Amino acid sequence: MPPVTTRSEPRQSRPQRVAEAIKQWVMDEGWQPGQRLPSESELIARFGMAKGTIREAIRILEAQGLVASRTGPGGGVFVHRVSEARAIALLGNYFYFADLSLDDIYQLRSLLEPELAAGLAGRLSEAQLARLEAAIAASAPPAVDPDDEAARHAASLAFHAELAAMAGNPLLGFVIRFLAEMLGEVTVARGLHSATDPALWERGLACQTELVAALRAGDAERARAVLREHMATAHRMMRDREARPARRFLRDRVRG
Amino acid sequence: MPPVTTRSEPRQSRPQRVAEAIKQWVMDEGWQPGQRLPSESELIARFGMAKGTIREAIRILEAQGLVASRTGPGGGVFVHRVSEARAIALLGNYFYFADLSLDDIYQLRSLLEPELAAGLAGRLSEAQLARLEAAIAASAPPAVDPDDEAARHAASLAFHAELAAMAGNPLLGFVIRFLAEMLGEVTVARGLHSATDPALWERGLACQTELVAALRAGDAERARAVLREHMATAHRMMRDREARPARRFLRDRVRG
DNA sequence: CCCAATTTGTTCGTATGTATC
DNA sequence: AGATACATACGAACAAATTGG
Repeated sequence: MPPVTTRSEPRQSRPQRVAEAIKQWVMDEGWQPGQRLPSESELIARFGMAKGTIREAIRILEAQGLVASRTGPGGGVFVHRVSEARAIALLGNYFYFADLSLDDIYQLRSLLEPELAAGLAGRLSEAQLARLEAAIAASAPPAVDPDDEAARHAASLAFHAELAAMAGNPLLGFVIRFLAEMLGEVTVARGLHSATDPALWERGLACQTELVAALRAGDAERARAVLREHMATAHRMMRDREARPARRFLRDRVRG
Repeated sequence: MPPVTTRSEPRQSRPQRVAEAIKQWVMDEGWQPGQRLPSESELIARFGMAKGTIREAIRILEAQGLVASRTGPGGGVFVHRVSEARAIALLGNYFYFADLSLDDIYQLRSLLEPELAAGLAGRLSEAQLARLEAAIAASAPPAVDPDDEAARHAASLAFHAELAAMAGNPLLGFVIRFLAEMLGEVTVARGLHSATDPALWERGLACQTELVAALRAGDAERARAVLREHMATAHRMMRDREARPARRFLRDRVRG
């Protein structure tokens, strides 16, 4: 080790640096999803490092959802567009440590969803409206056993996911779906899906039905108002049980 | 379609499965940040796999920000709380491919920030208010060269980051800081920080100053109204230039 | 159906770097 | 300074998956 030659932080491991370099490379060249990166052996030659080092770098990129690899001829490492499911899972990791409350989640939902609905009023096709109605039907009574209860809760969240998917704003849609996912984790992780007040549940369903009507009619103001009330209802339904969500990582359902 | 032999999807690579198993393990045991995972050699023994495989698994967890490793005696792999900077970078990867517009970003900011400000009115200490005022001062005129311009824009975003950090709601705070980060990327990636209308900039500063006054006075309504106008001003300042943000990955400034 | 080529996936042995005592 | 304990990196070999002949 020579004297103090202004070492510029070689503190990152080699795989991390290689991963960063490849990422920058992809960005500079403007490579698109589906395009193939150089093969392992080419990367070994290019970076002058051992196979294991290069492989670890690729794993880092893979964990971020930025590349995917396949074996065999025609295989290799490919640029991959980060899937929403993976982005949600990665972000969920962050909030695993954050100690969120139901109030935190519902505050955001109450801010965003009414606005989303207002923006969609009069802009949905019949097919889209039908999908929303199907989600409502799937979450409708009668309730039978606890499993059925859970399924209907999931369907109710699906309604909001559908709505979010129709958002013109990808950011808004993502945040709403993420919140719904977090909420779903909370409800299944604890027994919050059971013992719901039937009257409140009915009320929620009525809100959703009226919302679809307002969307079809193109009445933005009414859509906003209805969803605002729906959020309040749902929040009330959850409140005064556990105040803290269970600490869990979100499952990453993604293969790519 | 081959016969249905209920293959249990061994399609994931071993490192991925090991990483998933360790993650689950950490969760089940409720391990906290700072606690040490078993050493490499112990993991090798426990999973019955080679060193390289285990190392790749650890890299996967490291890339997600869930663990960090140190060399030397007393070193090892440690549970790590995902840092906000890393979460922002990972989420930024997702939106790299999403083709966001400035309007998308500002729509969300306009929805969230006024509400945040309203919630903070009357609840900030003098020290916190002073930090906000410092950020305003740093972004104030006079403008000299382009570099100075960029620095003042950064300070302006810092004002919003400070505000978000004071939010009682971690979710709200995160989203706002993420949006500010994305906006910062956009403004530096293209020339949007230069050629700003001085009158509009002045107007933005006046809004921020008035906001701090409202916060100090505990006037939630005024805070909301002021920030709403500030958002509109900022949006106007950006609009009618490039409609699409540059496609860039967010830099991950994090070491841990 | 098998065989061969190609590319990632996995293993093992060894050596090096780094931080603590 | 030296010993120790740990991650880090290298290299060569072998295994598995996929494609095409």
